[in-house]
Amino acid sequence: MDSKTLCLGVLTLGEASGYEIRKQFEDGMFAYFHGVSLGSIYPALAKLSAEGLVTVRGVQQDGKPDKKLYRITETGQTAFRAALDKDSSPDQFRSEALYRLFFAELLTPERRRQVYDAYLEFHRVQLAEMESYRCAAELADAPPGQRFVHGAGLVSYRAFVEYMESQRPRMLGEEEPS
Amino acid sequence: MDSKTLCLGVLTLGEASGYEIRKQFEDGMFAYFHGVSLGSIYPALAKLSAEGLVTVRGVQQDGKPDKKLYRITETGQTAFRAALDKDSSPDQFRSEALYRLFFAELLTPERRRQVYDAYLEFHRVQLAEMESYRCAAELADAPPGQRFVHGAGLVSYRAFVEYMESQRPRMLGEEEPS
DNA sequence: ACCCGCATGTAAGTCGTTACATGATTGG
DNA sequence: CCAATCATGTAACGACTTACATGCGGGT
Repeated sequence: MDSKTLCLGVLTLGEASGYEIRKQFEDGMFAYFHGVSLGSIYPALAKLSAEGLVTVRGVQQDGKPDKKLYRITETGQTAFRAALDKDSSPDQFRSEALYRLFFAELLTPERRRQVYDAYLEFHRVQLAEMESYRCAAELADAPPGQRFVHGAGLVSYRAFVEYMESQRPRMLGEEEPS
Repeated sequence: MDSKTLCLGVLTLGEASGYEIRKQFEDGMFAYFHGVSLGSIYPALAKLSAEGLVTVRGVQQDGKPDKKLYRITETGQTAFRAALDKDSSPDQFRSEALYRLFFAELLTPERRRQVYDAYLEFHRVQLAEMESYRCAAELADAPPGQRFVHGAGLVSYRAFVEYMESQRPRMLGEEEPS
């Protein structure tokens, strides 16, 4: 899925700047299942604008640099629906941490614990963010599709954190010094 | 993590050809958390060989084309351990299907059902493969690291399949014609 | 002072997938 | 007979990330 479609999707939720779109993929709703950097967003936005799928509007801010707010057009809406209708490429998940833990025996015990706990902590933080009130409040009256995806993230992270907590003694050695 | 390190890791488990290495990332142990194509494997293997991290051995087969079996060297083992010790880049997950389902309301009901069920079925198949006897047998006497990663895949897929089954009526409408 | 956040944009560089090139054998 | 599996290798192509270029304001 190209950056253009990715941006277009975010814009169906409302006007946004390139910088704000990135935040959606960094901390927001989309962070869980996709990532895009500014280096792809700005060119994508320029192309979308040239194609008439979005309109631009300059906004002056005080204390902050000017920004450009992009809004999706009717043509853009139609194009986005068409893009959603196409077949999607399969999910892809890549985890260097899991690759390392696969070979856990080749790591020193200290390093193994370091990697394991850092990875567990990362997932705990992700889970906490998804469970946060802020996030829940935003989703209270969100359409089913958005609630579904959020819920999917929640159950996945929960299952993962629980699993890692249960396997910790087995992976790092029984001893748990107080 | 570059393809070279990825190949080296597979080779710590035993001699293998480029084609066999890909299978590990296609159907085997590594499929769950990483992917590499032949286009990256062969050049990686050539470089590893030039650097002395692996040795090559030509093998004639009857009925099948000749193959080259690569074996990791002592230097290769050391290099791999060093690579494992470096800090890893964060996990990345990208799912076009979840992106589509996020915007489920923009799809027609039939298309929505199609996408949802195809995605659910995909995960059911993945789960079944990981639960299969073949896979379990291979892991029976595998080191803890490998068992951990396999278990992580299992719980994630299970949680996901259960969630999708529970949310199906809500997402596709209550009616369930026999 | 210095770094971070906000804000946009371009260019270079990396890296990986897809396609091409070849070729034998087996099953439908 | 055609497709698929086994098997290796190269080259083109595409897409994204990183770094560069710029600049103000606030917090440490």
